[in-house]
Amino acid sequence: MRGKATDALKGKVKRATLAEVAQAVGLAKPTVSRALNDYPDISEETKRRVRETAASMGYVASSRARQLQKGTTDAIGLVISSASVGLQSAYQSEFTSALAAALDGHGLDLLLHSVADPVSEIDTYNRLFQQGKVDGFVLMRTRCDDERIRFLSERGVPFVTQGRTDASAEHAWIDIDSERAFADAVAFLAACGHQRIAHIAGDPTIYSSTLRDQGYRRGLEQAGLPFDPELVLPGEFSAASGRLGVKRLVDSAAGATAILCANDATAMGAISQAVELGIAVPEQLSVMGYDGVRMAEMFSPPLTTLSHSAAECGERIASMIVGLVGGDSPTDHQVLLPAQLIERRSTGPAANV
Amino acid sequence: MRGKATDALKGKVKRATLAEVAQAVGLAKPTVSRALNDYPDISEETKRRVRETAASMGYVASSRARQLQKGTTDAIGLVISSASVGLQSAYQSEFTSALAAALDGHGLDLLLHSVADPVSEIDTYNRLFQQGKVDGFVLMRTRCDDERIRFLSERGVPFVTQGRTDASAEHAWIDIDSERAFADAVAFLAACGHQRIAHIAGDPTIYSSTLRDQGYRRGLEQAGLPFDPELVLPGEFSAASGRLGVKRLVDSAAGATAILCANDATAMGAISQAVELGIAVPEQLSVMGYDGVRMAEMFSPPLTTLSHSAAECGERIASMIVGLVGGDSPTDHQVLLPAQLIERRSTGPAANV
DNA sequence: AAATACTACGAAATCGTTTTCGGTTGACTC
DNA sequence: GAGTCAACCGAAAACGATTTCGTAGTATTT
Repeated sequence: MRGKATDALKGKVKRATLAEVAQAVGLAKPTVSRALNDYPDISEETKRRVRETAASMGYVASSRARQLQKGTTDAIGLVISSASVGLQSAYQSEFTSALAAALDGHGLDLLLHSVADPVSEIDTYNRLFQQGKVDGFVLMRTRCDDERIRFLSERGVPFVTQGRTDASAEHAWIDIDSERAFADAVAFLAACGHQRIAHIAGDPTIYSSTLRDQGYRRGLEQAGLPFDPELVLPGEFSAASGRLGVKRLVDSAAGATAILCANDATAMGAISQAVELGIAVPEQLSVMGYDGVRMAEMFSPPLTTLSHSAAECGERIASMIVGLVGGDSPTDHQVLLPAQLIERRSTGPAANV
Repeated sequence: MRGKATDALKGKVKRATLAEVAQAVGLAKPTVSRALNDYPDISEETKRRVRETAASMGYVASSRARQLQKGTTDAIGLVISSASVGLQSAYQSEFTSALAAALDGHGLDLLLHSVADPVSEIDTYNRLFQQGKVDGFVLMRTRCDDERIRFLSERGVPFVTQGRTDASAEHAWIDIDSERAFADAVAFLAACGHQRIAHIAGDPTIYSSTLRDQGYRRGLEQAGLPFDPELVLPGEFSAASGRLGVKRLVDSAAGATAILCANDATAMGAISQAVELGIAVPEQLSVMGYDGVRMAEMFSPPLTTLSHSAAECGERIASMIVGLVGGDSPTDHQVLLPAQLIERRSTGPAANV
C-alpha cells in the first residue's frame, strides 16, 4: 500500500524484472530469458508458462540492460544541423518520416540529433557512436568532399548516405540518378520548344548539385542547345534562391523561357517571384522542379517536377543499414534509383518571344 | 597487430573502457569515474591526470552502461504515425527540428519512432517507456479525447503535449492561443470590409480545431457578423482540403469574400484552387492561413497568416520535459503562447460584389 | 595527546539482461 | 545394463558504468 502510494507520488511505476518473473514461474533467469527469446532448447510447455506469467506481470525486458549485454542499440542516428536547413526542406522531412517508418519495420528506432555548431558535427557523430547510442548512421545531403564520410569510414562505423560522393566506391549509398533526370528534363523542355532554358542550381557544396548541373549541361548538349553561363544561377535549394534567381534572370534579360530548378522549393520560390513580377507561368515562363514533394501538387500552378519516392528511399536505406550493421560490406549496398518526370501545369510550350 | 587487423576486418574499433583507463592511470574505477564526473572529493591533480589519460586513450563513457546504472536514458520520444500525416505537415517538421535542437541544448536526444498501425500506438508508447528507451514523451496533435494522455498520465510517465485538451488541467502542455488568434483574424478581415468570411476547418478530432473554430465564431460575433453554417467547410489540415473547400464554396455560391483557413497548408491549397478557377487572390478573394510556416512567405501570393514560433515552442517544451523528468508536477508546466498576425499579400479589401 | 573531522581514494555491490558452460534427466542404443 | 545422445534447464560470469560504504592518512580540535 505504502509502496504504491510512494510510487504514485514519485510518478514511478515499478517495473517487473527478469529475476522476478523467474522467481514467480519457478525457473532460473537464463531459462526465462531464453524462453522469452524463443530459443530452441526450451520446451514449448515451459515457453508457454513463462510467456504467460511474464505477460501477467506486465514484464517488458529492459532495453538498457539488453543493450549493455548485447553491445547493440537498435537505433540509427540521423544528425541534422539546425544552423542550416535542418528538416525545413520538404523533401528532407518526407524522407525522415519515411525512414523512421521503414526502420520501425526492422525493429529500429531513429535517433534524431540536432547540432547547432557545424564545427562540432564530426564530434557529434563520434560521440553518438562511441557512447553506444546508435548502431549506425544515415547521412543526408552528402557534400562534395564529405568529412563525415571519411571519418565514419575510417572507423568502420556502419552508415549509408542518401546521395553519392566522389569517393562513392567506398561506402554504402543510395541515390537518385539526378544527372539523368536533369538531362531528361532539359529534353522535355526542349521538346516543348524552349531554346533558352535557365538553371537555378542547388547548394554547390552538396555533391548532388554538381550532378544536377551536369545533367542540365548534358541535356542541353543532346538537344543541340548552346550552354550559356548567363542562364545558370546560383542557389541553395531554398525558395529564396528561386525568387532571387528569377529576379536576376529578368534583370539580365537573358531571355529565358524556361527554368529548371534544383528542387521543388526553388521552383516554388521562382514561380511566386515570377508571378509577382507579372510573368505568367507557364504562359510566359515554364518552371520545373525536382523531388516531387507533396506540396508540389498543390502549388499554383501544380508543379511539373522530377519525382522520386521518399518512401522507397527510406525503405531501402533501412534494409541497407540493417545489412551493414549485420556485417555486410559497404560496397555491397550501392543503389541508383531513377526519377520520374511528372508533367503538371507549371510548364508549357515556349512563348513566342 | 593481429588484433588490429581483425578489428579492421570486422569494422569494429575497440573502445576503451573505464577499467582500462583506471588501469592505465593507476587508480581504481570509482576514482576515475568520479574524476571524470567532476566529483568534489577527488583532488584537482588527480582529476587532471585522469582527464588527460582518458583523452589520450580516446575514452568515451558507454552510454549503455551508464543508462543501466542510472536508470535514465537522456532521450525523449516522439512518435509519429506514418499512416496519417507523419512529418509531412510543414509546421510539424519545423517543430520537430526545433525540438531536436532545443533538446540537444539540454543534453537530450530525440527518439523518433514511427508507428504504422494507429491501433498499436498506445502500445508503442508503453513499450518505449517500459523498455527504458526514453525518459519521457512529447505529443503532437493532441486529440479531443486523447487516449495517449490518459494512458501516460495514469502511469506517471513524464510527457508534455503540444496543444491542450479538455483534461488540460492534469498534464503539462504548451499551446498557442489559437482561439484568440482566429478571433483576431476575423476582426482583421472584417476591418478589411469582409462580411462573408468562410472558414475551412482542421481535422475535427484534433482539439485545436475546435478552438480555432470557436475563435472564428467569437470573432464573427464580436464583429457583429452573422454565423452562417454554409461558410464553414470541413477539412483536415491539408492542402487538399483547402482546394476542396474552395470548390465547394464556389459551388454553393455562398458569396464568401474571404477564407480563414485552419492552417497554412490549407490556405495554400485554397489559393491554388481559387487561382485555377480564375478567382484572383486577394482581389476577389482573401485567404488567410495559420502557423506561419517558412513556405508561407514564399508562396504566391505570400500568405497573410497567424504566426507562432516553432523554435520557441520547441525550446519551452525542452525545458518543460527536463523539469518533468526531474520530478516537477505536470500542472506546473502549462503555457499559452500568443500568435501574431502577419499581413502579407493573400488578403486585401473586400471586393465589391 | 587523544579525539574528531576531513580529504582522497578503493572494494564490492548494483543496474537487468544475455552468454557461456555445464549439469541433470530420461530415452535409446548394442 | 553401461554408454551415448538429446532435450532442458541452472550457476556464474559477462557487459561497463555508478553508488554505497568504508578506510587510510592528514589536519584540526580539545
